[in-house]
Amino acid sequence: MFEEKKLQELKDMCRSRGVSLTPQRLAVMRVLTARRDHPTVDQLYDDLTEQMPGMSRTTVYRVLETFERLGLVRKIDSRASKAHFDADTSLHPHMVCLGCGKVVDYQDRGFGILEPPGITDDGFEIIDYAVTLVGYCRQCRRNVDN
Amino acid sequence: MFEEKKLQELKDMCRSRGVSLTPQRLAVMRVLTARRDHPTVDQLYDDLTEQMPGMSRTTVYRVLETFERLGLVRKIDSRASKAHFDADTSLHPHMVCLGCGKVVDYQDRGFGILEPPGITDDGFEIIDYAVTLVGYCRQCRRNVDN
DNA sequence: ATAATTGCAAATAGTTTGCACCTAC
DNA sequence: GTAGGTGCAAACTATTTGCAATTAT
Repeated sequence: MFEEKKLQELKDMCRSRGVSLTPQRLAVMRVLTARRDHPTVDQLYDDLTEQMPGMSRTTVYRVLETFERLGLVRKIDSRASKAHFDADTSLHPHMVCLGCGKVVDYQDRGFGILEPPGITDDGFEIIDYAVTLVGYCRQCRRNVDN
Repeated sequence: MFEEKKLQELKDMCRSRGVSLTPQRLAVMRVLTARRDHPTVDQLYDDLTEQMPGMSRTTVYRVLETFERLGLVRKIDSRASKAHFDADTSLHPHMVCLGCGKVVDYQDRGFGILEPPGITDDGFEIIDYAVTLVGYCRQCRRNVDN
């Protein structure tokens, strides 16, 4: 299961990189992998305070920053101003709902999986890319249509 | 020329949509089209205050919001927190430099020009998408390498 | 033991809003 | 003349930072 796999990955990574395995880090990884959307800091914080009162929003920010540095999670730029986070670090397209701001995976893996180029003519070195689909999820579409 | 074309488009749009053609709106369109990168509000504001002292940052925000609504410009989500703006509203990939935050066009038009799908299996209606390449521009690459 | 991590409060960055004045039409 | 636009100051939202207390190893 994905959650188990990621928790193990976190433990291994902490050991090998000499990073402390704190309850906060475990908890953030747990709540992040428990969802199948890609939540914001506030959404994670809300999930976390239920199980772990006293948890600070600052810590959520810092834990996610650490995870990003360790390559355990990926920050997603949605069209909204809040950052979203994904524990699946593989390169895949995301859908952003303009209604509710939700960010989810786009399942058709035939779309948006491109060969990342190396260096462009004008010397720009490409190391990563993102494909983001923008639109309205089923729920928000229903609300707008009626 | 692109700048002339966009200024004309602005004038036409203002007339047809009953929107005032103010000196501020003309100036924002001029400084935006004069650059070939995709500037932030602050970059535009800096360019503007040279020619138009007394211009307010708030106005730059509001003018760009109006332009977006009229379909004259497109807001680009870079990885940084600042919004970038592009007067070329056609669907094309952008490159974002992780060093200096610069956003420019990706010239290879064969890459990232995809058929936008309609509605996914789970009811998500796609109305737009963005392809963003991430890396280091020539200048920043030089600074990192040495 | 000690270096890393956390939590709080305050700071910062980007953007938006309320309102009185101004200006394009 | 009037609806819409602008500029200022203040508010707001997301995120970051300084620092003292705590904790993982």
